Amino acid sequence: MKQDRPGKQDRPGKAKGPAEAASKRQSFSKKTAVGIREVAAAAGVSPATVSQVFNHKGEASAATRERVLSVGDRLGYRPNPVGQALRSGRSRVIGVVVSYRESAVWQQTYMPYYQSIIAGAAIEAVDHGYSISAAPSTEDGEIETRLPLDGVIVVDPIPNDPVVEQCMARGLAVVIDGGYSPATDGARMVSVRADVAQGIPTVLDHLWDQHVARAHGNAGNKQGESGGEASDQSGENRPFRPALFTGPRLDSYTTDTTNAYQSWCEMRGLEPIVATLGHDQPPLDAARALLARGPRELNAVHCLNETYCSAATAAAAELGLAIPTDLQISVAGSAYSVGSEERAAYLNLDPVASGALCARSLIELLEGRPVEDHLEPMVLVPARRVDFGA
Amino acid sequence: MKQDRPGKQDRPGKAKGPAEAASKRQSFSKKTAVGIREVAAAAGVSPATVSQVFNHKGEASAATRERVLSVGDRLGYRPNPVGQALRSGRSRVIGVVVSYRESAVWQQTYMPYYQSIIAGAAIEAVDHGYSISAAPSTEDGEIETRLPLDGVIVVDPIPNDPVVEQCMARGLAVVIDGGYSPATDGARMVSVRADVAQGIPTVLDHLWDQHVARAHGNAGNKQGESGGEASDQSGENRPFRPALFTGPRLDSYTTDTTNAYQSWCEMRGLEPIVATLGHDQPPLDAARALLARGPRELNAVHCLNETYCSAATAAAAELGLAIPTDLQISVAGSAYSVGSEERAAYLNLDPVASGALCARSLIELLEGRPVEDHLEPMVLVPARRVDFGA
DNA sequence: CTGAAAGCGCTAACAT
DNA sequence: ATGTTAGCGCTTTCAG
Repeated sequence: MKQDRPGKQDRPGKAKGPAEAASKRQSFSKKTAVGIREVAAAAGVSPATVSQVFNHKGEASAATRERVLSVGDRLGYRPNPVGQALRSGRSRVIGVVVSYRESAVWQQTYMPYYQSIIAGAAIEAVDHGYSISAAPSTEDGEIETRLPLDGVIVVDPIPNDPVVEQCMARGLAVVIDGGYSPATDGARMVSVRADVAQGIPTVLDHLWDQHVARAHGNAGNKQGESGGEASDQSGENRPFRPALFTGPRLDSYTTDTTNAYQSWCEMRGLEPIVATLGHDQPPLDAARALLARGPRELNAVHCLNETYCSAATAAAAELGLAIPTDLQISVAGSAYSVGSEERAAYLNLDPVASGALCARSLIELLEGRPVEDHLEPMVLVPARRVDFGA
Repeated sequence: MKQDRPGKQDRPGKAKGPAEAASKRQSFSKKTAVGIREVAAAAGVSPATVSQVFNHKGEASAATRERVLSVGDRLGYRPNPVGQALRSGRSRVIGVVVSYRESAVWQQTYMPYYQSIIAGAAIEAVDHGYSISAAPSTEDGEIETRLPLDGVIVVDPIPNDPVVEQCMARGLAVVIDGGYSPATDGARMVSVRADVAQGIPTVLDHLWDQHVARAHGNAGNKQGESGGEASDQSGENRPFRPALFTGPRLDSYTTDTTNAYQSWCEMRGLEPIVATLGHDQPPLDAARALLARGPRELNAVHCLNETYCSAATAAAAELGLAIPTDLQISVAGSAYSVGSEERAAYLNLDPVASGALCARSLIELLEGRPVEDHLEPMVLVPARRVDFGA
């Protein structure tokens, strides 16, 4: 059917003979990976058909499909993603925006979380033919990457975060991990967050239960009484005095946590004690200051994240406070990771799973399927160990 | 054959006037982001000139350069990286290969390190106009990504790692974090590693010094005596008995550590005690088994990484061993991160810095500049705290 | 159901 | 010094 070689080699236009062109092709194929045209030629079809087959895009006879596929496989054909991207306008790359350049404390606190998000997103993305790129952002919200991103995952943005605003302005699909305000309509945006409003009351009630149980002499490995009822017995020996150890960032996670804590205190008739880390203050300093109040004034503390929890346990050790006898600790974080603090009660968070969920949501969005916001329940994991040597 | 088909060869060049081309261009600009041709038209030059100016590639009069730049800026022109990649054959994307799918224990142990590598590499890469993509790999060494990678960073490969082999077979530039064997010549490969052979003796000598100093009654906050000289005083009260707590992976870091430990023991005339974690054994179990020997048989332990260190401290707590009185602990890891164990001596490792270094090395390699292997010295950070409540 | 044609945005090699 | 030309590898109308 095609008397001489199909494809580009007779493109040269001007004056080239076919033989000449063919040899040029040869010399390419040594260096270049096998392209769609090689496959097409070998299978006796046109490049268009090959493309069509490889993209599952519909109409080809079973025989042709089979042949193309097997030839492609034999030749080791891998569609060049750059060509695809150029032609289709979609790169199948998802950026995870990371704001590494903030303060040292911020880095120490949030970077581990970020990194797990990236890990989870990377795995999930690859399962759908997407890739993850870690994209730092500048202070003014510009995403620094040369990659053409189809969509973006932004972790814990602050209200009116410049990164988010820029993405929306550019029409990029965005998944927010942690929630975002102000809500913008018409934007391709989904949010994935932990249900702090449910988790915080749960853990605080749990701590209270434990406190009361211990006051009654049982060492406190029973749990499960309904939390709300414990309140009337609290005054017995020492009143329950739970604090919140939180941070200076105004992202949704932090503000939601603080609000949930405040309203729980109000509901239970307790006075809130909130320690907010200063902007460049070492967590350990803040923890020392907080716990210096002593076990009479403060006998439980919920920590915003694991960094603060580490600081709290370290400060407790310095001050000779036994956990949980003198001080109960709870924290939102990964209960089952190796470095977890087994004396603390956890509101379990799985950042790797969150990353995967973010990626999945974003991909759904990109492929035009309807996506809902996600609100992940936070599961309570009671403390699994008590202080030794106490 | 080409004359009968007026097909593609009358494409742009031959017969079209510039005006015609320009008007066609216009219709594009409505939908697409501003392209090189818009800028060219607006600045009254050719696309080639614009490209040339934006790529700092040499020859353009100052006036033209100025004009092109300002027009480009005004129009918000951003060169499309896909076009650049397609044309140049280089994507400016670096993959960090991650093998997430291994065992749970492995994940817990190595993932944090991986993630820091990604973070450091991402920052560094962006400063050089590159991007980082997290690329999972399958068991047989296939890198799962749709992105065309210019080069790859592989973290802690095992000997003959299929990922590394495949990359070399494909002619990809590779940076090995942690070292690789067998060495392959002719491959574009660089390795970046910590100088374990220097670090291990340093920390072991340090532990010994501390041991001796404590035996002599000084609580041991002095350090700096030459390590080698301490040996002759060791038999006094209790002999110094340092163990190595290591893992089942056969990467260079692990084998180098084990070798350094063994030869140090030999040199100092001590009997080596090596605990190697089983393939799917929880670190805490292994730590319990090791420390169960009691303080007479074993009074110091060097841990391969921070996961093992956590396990060792937890096991020590369970067994009522005071740190460092009954058991000294040392570990290779990030001494200054928030979660660090202050009772342990650290051989300091900064994985974020390593990631940056890997990226920088790879970029040098990609840009054809000569690159040397890096051997990072490991700095000793003595324990900063002793057990409270002991 | 298949193929030919027309580029996506950019740049290297040649013209001018 | 600047412009022209010819594609990089692929997909996507549009004809057959």
